[in-house]
Amino acid sequence: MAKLTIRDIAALSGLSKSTVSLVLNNSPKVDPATRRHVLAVMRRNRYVPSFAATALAKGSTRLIGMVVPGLSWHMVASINLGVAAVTEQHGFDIILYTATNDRDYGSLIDRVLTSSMSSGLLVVSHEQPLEPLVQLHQEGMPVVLVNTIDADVALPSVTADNYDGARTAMDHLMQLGHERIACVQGLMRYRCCQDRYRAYLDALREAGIQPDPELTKPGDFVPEQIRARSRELFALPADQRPTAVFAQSDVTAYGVMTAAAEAGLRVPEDVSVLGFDDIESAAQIRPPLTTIQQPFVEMGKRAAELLLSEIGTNDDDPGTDAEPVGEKPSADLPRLVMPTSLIVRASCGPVPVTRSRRGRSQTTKA
Amino acid sequence: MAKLTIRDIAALSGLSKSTVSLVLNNSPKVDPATRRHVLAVMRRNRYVPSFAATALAKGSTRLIGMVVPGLSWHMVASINLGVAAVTEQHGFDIILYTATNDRDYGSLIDRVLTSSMSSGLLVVSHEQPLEPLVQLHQEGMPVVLVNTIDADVALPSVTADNYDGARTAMDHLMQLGHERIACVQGLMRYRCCQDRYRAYLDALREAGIQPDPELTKPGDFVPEQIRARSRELFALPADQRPTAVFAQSDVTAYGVMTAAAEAGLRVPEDVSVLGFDDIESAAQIRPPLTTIQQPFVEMGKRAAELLLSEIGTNDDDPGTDAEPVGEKPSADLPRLVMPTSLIVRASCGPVPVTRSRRGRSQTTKA
DNA sequence: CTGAAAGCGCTTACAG
DNA sequence: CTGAAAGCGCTTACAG
Repeated sequence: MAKLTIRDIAALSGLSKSTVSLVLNNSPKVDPATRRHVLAVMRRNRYVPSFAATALAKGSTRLIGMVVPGLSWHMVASINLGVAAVTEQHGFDIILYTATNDRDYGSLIDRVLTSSMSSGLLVVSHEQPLEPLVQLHQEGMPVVLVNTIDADVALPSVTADNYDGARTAMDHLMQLGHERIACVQGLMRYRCCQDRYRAYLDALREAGIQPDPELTKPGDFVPEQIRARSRELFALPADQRPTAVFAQSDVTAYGVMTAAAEAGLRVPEDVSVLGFDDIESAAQIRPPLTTIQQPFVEMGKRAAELLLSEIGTNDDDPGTDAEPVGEKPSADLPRLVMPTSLIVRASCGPVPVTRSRRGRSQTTKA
Repeated sequence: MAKLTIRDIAALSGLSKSTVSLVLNNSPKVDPATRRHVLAVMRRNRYVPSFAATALAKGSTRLIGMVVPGLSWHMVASINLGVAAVTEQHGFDIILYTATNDRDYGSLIDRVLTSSMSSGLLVVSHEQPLEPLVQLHQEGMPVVLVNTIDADVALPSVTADNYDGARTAMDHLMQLGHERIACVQGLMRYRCCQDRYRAYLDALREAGIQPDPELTKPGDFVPEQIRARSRELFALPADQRPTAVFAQSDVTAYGVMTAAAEAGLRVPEDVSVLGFDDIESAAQIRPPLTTIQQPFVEMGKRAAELLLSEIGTNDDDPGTDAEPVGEKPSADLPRLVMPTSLIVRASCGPVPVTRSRRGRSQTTKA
């Protein structure tokens, strides 16, 4: 019952450790019959090579670190599903770092990365500084950012096309006849929120509509804040009130809907509400939320593939200090931007008839 | 820039590897001044011991495996938060196994466990057979089940008090005057669902109400199914229709609410709906859902503590085959059952007046 | 195609 | 309190 080692397997199969090791590593140099025999012995004895010994000898592990900002987000769960699917396929396991605060994040950088515990790092959007990661990456550690929160960093990344998603959202709303469209923003220090807001503005302008600053409200992803700001929106005189609201996340949309209900407004009859993310409950709430779906699972997959390929190429040791690495022009960095999709459900409808031809104080230019 | 080893640190500080190692392991035998010096050298050079080498030499890792059933569940996210909080405190990291299908689960057993990659295993409710785990545990591998789906297994576990939670839910409903209370069940092969259902039945009976089989509907956690079965409930003649529904999960409750809306019934005016879990969106939907909260984060913490203590005691090697381990009487197994809480929101109200004094075909006994 | 030997970077008795 | 040496379980040239 004591753990078997390669030596035991060697003895049991009447061969040397070397040969057993070659079998373990799928070397073509080993005789097929021998290989089969060894494999059988290993199976019969439920032999599994020591993870630590292999890692030490090979100088690398089949482990990738995944840094996530607390798992309460739908996003993280879905991304992980994608990541797990591909890492598993390649025999890699995931070390999960739930960095809920700055402390763990800081220690992580040293601990994980330098100890060569993981051969690569997947970092899901979080608020900590990325410079240490950039440096690590330049020193040869594979790193991929998923859904990064920051603007451009010199790191490979996979993100959703937030700008295009928001444009699609706005197009949908405008096709329904809406012109007085409000925007309840998320955390504007996040790149994704900036992109979504820029799209909101551009969509309006390109349709010849001058955005009304009063229709932009900061929600900051904080429920109370979202609700309070939405109330302001719905307290506007009837002819200034928005006929539609673009919420920068589904949860934000929930807050908007609550405020609408409190104001005695029906969704979508009196006001349309459109979200972003397509979290699980979006289809469950009343009315089901029309929203922009982010392809999180797919993003996770692509990110894992990217990371694994980086690890692959990095397999042959970079060698001496002599030749400087990390001079990569940032143009070389893979930057995947994944398309989003509009999920039409019931929270958006045509602009109310009584409003469709008048009261557009979101001044029309043309 | 090449990775530093203990040898380098030894050289840099003018000492032997042994002494450096002792410092690394906080041995009291080392001179305080020496220790400070070595520590300084390590810090200055950003030295981090090789994870693999340490693991090999010590024969154990500071890694625990966490097996989860796909991360789309609120539950898993919260449990992980708790687990991460305590493992981190003890310098342990988490290997995440997302077992979405039987295949990965099977290979996992061999791979993870025998390779001594992780020193313990945390298994969050999943559907695969637990026997292999029981065996592993008896062979000395620390294993803790969180929110296990099965009935009693000979493994330490942490679960929520599902029975009591459901009783509390029923009490709340009955205090509001409800007697015709329906139950939309989850997956009845899960222990938690059985417990909740048993509580439903008991609560009714102890109040002298004979449960009406027609008011029990299988939802199986499948949205379509939930909605269809709920529709049947609301299609009953007015005097047989339930005035309240106990849904075995929040998502189930969403389905019930949707069906109610479709049937033109208002929540809670015409029918009360009560859930179980308290997922994030429960507070966001309209009306906010009254539900039973499961203390997932806390459960994660307790489970991690349990596991870590198992690992701790197991630190001294079990030794030879000679003395049989695993004879533990199952009474010894820690089985934590955590209390739930009733979260009162707006989805439950008093029984409709027109119904309160009549139409109780859920026959009263006394 | 197979084996003997050195080495991966630590830890741990054992001396001193 | 510190150092020399063996060992953890693999892998990897190098011979043969």
